[in-house]
Amino acid sequence: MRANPGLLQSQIAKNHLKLTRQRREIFDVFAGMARHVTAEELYREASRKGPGIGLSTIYRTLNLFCRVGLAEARQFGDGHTRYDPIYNKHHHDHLICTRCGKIAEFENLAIERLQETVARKHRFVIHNHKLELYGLCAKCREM
Amino acid sequence: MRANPGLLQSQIAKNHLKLTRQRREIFDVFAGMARHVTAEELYREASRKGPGIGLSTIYRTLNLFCRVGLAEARQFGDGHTRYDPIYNKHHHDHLICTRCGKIAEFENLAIERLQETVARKHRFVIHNHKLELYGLCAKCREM
DNA sequence: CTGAAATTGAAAATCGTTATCATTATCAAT
DNA sequence: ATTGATAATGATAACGATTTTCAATTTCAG
Repeated sequence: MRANPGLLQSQIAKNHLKLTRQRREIFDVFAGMARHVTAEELYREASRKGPGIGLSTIYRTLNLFCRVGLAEARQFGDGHTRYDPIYNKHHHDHLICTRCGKIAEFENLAIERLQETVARKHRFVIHNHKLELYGLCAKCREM
Repeated sequence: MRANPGLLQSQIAKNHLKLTRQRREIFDVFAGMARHVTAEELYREASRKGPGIGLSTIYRTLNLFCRVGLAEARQFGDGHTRYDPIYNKHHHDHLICTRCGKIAEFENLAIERLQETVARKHRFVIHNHKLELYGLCAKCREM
């Protein structure tokens, strides 16, 4: 899962921002890591290679990615904001193991259609949604 | 929506806790307020009547309510934990207007059934879930 | 090339929430 | 009822994730 440098560049340009060494590096590391990373995790990973990037810049850049549509922020309730790349990727929801913290992804069109029905009934228009299922994964259930 | 004092009492006793003036008052205020309140909101409301209760006690008691099954904590992403009474009340999910903050509730059995199907496929057992639909309510859509 | 404007990093500030700890209240056993 | 062990309270300090500040640096349009 290599980063597509053109994508960052175009989103940066489109929003009249500047393309810096740090933004490029963060984008690369971000694209190369597992999903649902925290700012802290990304910071450590980025620090392992190269001269290091300030933690504030990690936070700023992750927020920027969200603003320009390259990432999404999520809160699973453990006090850490987690970031998810959304380019080249369908929307997806989450299954979270409350014991080991494992996160599985899924998408289910039938559920999404029913959500639309619910929204219509309440005269809402949905822009996005979050569905999180909390429980135990197969491995943790056996222990 | 008056509080049922017996419910608090039985949950407190069942868990070998003590029934204090503060817990009774917080329970009353909590039951009398709108849903999805923050600790701060409850604190202000509780302070308006009577001698006042420390903010730490509000937090502690709200967490206690969650532990003994009288309340549920939710995070809608605005940096505040919101608490919801769950006694005498079905599980429900939320529609949140991102403009005016209005929160509508719904429940949908068909969606819940599909969630179980998804979980089974991933060999998870669901203990609880969160479904939040973000968008615009009818009123905000017209503006 | 140049310089205005954006970005960075280190440190300090924020802010919701939790821990500390001396004091007070509760309740089971007498 | 009275005790006394134990739990709960409240004021304050601590915490931890995130944001802001601001001087120094970097980018990029002209």
